[in-house]
Amino acid sequence: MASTPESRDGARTKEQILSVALELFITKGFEGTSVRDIADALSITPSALYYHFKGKEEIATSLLEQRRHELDELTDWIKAQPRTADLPRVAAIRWIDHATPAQIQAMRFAGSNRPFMQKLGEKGELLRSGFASVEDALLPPKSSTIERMRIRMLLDTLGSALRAAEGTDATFEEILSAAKSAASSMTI
Amino acid sequence: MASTPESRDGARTKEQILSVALELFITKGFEGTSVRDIADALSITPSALYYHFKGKEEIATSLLEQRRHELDELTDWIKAQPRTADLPRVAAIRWIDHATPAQIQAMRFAGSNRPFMQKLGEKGELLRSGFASVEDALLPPKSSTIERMRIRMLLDTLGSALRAAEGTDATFEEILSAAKSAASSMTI
DNA sequence: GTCTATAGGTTGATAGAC
DNA sequence: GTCTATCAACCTATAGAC
Repeated sequence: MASTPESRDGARTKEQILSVALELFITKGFEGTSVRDIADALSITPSALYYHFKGKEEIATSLLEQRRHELDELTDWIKAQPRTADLPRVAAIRWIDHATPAQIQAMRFAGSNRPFMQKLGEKGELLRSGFASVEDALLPPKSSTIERMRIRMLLDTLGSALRAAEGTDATFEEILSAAKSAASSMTI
Repeated sequence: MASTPESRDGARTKEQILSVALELFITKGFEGTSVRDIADALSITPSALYYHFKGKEEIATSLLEQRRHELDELTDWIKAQPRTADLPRVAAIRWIDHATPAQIQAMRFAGSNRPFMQKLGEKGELLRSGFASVEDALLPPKSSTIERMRIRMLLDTLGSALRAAEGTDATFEEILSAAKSAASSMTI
């Protein structure tokens, strides 16, 4: 309790803002969520948000940046492995096994905002398109479109399970389990 | 050529409007696409659109309505089958085998606009949430969350292949093939 | 760190002429 | 059917007081 900066009515820290914004971006979409929506949910005014973030887009990119190192870690791990035919599947399962609730929420965000994610991918090398570096690490130099698709589908198994769980009472564990089974069995 | 109503510069028929709107909704998202964007792409003014449609949302729902009967057909087919354990997979493969480019585009739309689709599902029994009726037809009366997820993931295999094909030069056939392989092998 | 006030732009949609 | 003209509502973002 000691170090929590604020405990009053409205939530205030950057983390609290990000948490509320993430929830709204998932349910209403990035474009469908106004800065006012976020501020209202926090019981503050929009202006207060601009003290913490340069703009609405920076809130979203911060959200993604938080998860960036987990993708980097996976990429590094992949690069350290001997390249076997089954490496993509093993990597996908590793990704699922290491998934945290925070990662799950970020994936929900990405899944709910495909046009926005693509726009980000186009204009920023900094962030790249999320899984792009993982994908590249898994792809042999000269790979076919089919091979790329296979890898993407394997990596997206968790995303599929997430979509399948929408509106149900599926637990975190059930989602991971469903994703893992799918990744384990999937062939192209 | 004879019966095409208009061949001048701007596109005009309802179908042409829907086609242009669909493309924009896929790439920029429903909320990220303004009525002006659509009108501009057609070289007409926004007002002209309101002669054909009551509003922006009706353009989107018309798009989905066009594909409604294909889902109804699948639902009917499922109901006419003996209920075997593998029926969900067989239905998913049938769905993939019968997919047309128009259906693919509609699926892209749905995949790019999850928050919008969910909003529609909440407020309209008329249209229901797309695959909901198919899903219900496949589900035994008392089914577990896991069973529901399995069915959704099977039905969403085509959607997964579509996402995996984004930005690649994958052909229509390659996408269907990838989806089919995944549906054929997937277990939960 | 949050507020009030407000700027400047865009949005979805309508009225009415042609 | 499409246009011009226009609207009220909403948007993101800023300036400056507290």
